[in-house]
Amino acid sequence: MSKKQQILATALKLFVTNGFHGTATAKIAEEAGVANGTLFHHFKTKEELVVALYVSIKEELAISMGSITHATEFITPQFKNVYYHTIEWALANRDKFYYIGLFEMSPYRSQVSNETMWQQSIVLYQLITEGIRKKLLQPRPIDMLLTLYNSNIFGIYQYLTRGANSEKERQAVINDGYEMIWDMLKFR
Amino acid sequence: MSKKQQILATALKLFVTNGFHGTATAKIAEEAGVANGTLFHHFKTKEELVVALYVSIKEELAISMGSITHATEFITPQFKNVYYHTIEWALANRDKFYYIGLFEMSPYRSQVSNETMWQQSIVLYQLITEGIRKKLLQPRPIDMLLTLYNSNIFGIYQYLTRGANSEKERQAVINDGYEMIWDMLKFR
Amino acid sequence: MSKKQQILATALKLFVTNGFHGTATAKIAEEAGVANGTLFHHFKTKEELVVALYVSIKEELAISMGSITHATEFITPQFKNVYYHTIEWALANRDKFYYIGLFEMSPYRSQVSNETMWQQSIVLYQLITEGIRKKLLQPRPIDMLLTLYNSNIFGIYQYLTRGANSEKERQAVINDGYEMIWDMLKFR
Amino acid sequence: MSKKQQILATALKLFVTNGFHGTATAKIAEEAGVANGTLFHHFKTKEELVVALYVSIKEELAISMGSITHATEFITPQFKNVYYHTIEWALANRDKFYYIGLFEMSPYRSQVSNETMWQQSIVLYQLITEGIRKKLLQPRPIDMLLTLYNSNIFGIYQYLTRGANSEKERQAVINDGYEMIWDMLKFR
DNA sequence: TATGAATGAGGTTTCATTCAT
DNA sequence: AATGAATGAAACCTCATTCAT
Repeated sequence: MSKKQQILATALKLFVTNGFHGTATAKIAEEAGVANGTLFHHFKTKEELVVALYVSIKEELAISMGSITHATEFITPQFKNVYYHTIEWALANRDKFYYIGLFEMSPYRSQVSNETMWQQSIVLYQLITEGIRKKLLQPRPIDMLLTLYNSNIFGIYQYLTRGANSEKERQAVINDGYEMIWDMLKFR
Repeated sequence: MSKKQQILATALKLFVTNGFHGTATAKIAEEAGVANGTLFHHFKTKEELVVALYVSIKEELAISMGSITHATEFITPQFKNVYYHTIEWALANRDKFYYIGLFEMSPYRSQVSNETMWQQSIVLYQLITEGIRKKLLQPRPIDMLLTLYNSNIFGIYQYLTRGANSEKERQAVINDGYEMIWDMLKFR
Repeated sequence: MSKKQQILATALKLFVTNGFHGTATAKIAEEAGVANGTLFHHFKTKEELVVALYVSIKEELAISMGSITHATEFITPQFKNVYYHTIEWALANRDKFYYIGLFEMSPYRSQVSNETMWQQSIVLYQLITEGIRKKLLQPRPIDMLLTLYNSNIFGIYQYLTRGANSEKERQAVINDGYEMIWDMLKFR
Repeated sequence: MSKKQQILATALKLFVTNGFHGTATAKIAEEAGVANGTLFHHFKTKEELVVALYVSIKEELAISMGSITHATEFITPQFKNVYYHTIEWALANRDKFYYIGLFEMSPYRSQVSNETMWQQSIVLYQLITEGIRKKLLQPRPIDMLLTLYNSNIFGIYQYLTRGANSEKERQAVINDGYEMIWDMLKFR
């Protein structure tokens, strides 16, 4: 792992634990095992680091989401697939998923283009569009559906990580969550 | 408006705009038109200010929510009522509503009791419990329903405040939002 | 002496000795016997301190120059008077006089209005104008005369402070200097 | 232009614009289009660069000055010649001329021998000495005359570069300047 | 000769907080 | 209750310099 990546990894851990303000750049450098100046060699400012970290996580998520699109006809199982994949990614990458929320609630949010912000949703965007066209989903503004889908994912994630559940409970919650989202979106 | 209230009002505006870290106590005092020391005369620490602001907003919201509970029998219209009331409050008090989310995402979160955090939800809690018992809502863990309900409200709020809509569009979104939440929760 | 004045006095001493760059704000605070933050309480930035110091010195010099104008008719002795007063002020306030040169050679120069820069020259400006009108001085652009007058004063000052002369030698140099300047300017 | 020369040229431009402190070595390297390390490959330290630049400019000036000394008998036209040549060089090489002043006001000054500092003045030194001997110039300490001559040249330079004059005005100022200097120095 | 990542000491500035008035 | 000068720890960032390639 390059020093730059070490810095990003350490920053993620510390930002998630202590918040942006609670994390001094010196602390990041120290825990990453690099000199203070090295951090600023790679990222001109703390803000640049914060944003770069966000962008890199979004890219990673987008790639992960992209990896499940084996083009299809029926959207329903595909949609379910996307849902499960997202939740699983969130659970397997809790810090990263939490960081996304942290960042998007912060004033840094405005530093990033909408494109970056929505890039992992392309798959979903296409599915939902197709779903509406086929009258499998309700005919509502696509952005609204996406926004609500995302808040729900975040809600389920929160509920999952608050209570420390067994694997079985976890699966139950995930399944329940899917049904609720599906009930919310499906055409009737 | 007393100096203390001026401080709270200014703090709200600045915290929402620039985040907790981005807002120096000196800036709050200055914009509130009081001396630096005055702020600390009313709030022993910055943290105390942050928390007091949260608590006061929550109380205000709780009172507002409480004002619509004329004891209930039928839950459905009541539930709808609560939803509309919440969204309207959020739109009429954007900064305050956003501040709630900001605070709850922040490390300050742990400074506040669960009771305070959920106090405005009592009505909702009772309604949902009753709704499940009466088989009007789906039988799922009450906390899960509450969490998802809240994320959805926040999602709708976000969608509403992002696009600058006309009053008519706004009403449409609010109505759509209700239907979606209701579809998600209702017994079938 | 107020803390603010202590800071200014210490800054003068250190800037003259070590240059702007060679003087850390922390060093100024320390030698002035105040806390680091106190310096920044009074001067928002180091640059503001540098400029404020310049302005205060210029004001002091302007006041000192103003104090010798007992309005007169004959300009020649008056002019001589101004010359001697300036040189004496420079020798009695070496740090301050040197600081003026330091500042005006530095990039900070552009932070200050022309008015501030020339304020101590009002007396001189009037005298020279009058001198030209009366055909006692050569008819050249007033700004040019002022500029050359000033560079000469600075040259004489440099020559005086380079060699460590006796009081007698010093007087001789000062007298010589006057004659040279007078020869340069006088109508013929 | 070799990389070394590119570095010197860029350093000159930046030092003159932003001062020594305001100019980071990294900035110089960047603007010169070379790598950071390359600068230090050619100049062991920043100070070495600053001094080397000064020395090279002084050499250039000395050579330029030397080019007009075809052994002399009459000093007056020769003297005038030297004056015009200096002013013209200063105007044709503003950054370089300004840099000389900058350097000599700075703490780096002490890094350089008197010989280097006065090398371009040899011609002048000889002329003035001769002029005094022949009773064409006033009998004053040679160093004093040199110092005042130099401050005057600098004064004229400043006056010329401040106002943006036409070529005709510029010539007038240069001529006036010569007369003033000559009036100041000539035996009477 | 040329590069540019890496360094870490040290600089400027911020800021929550205190306290005498 | 209200003030604002004073504090000093700690934050962010700069920068001359080194060194392996």
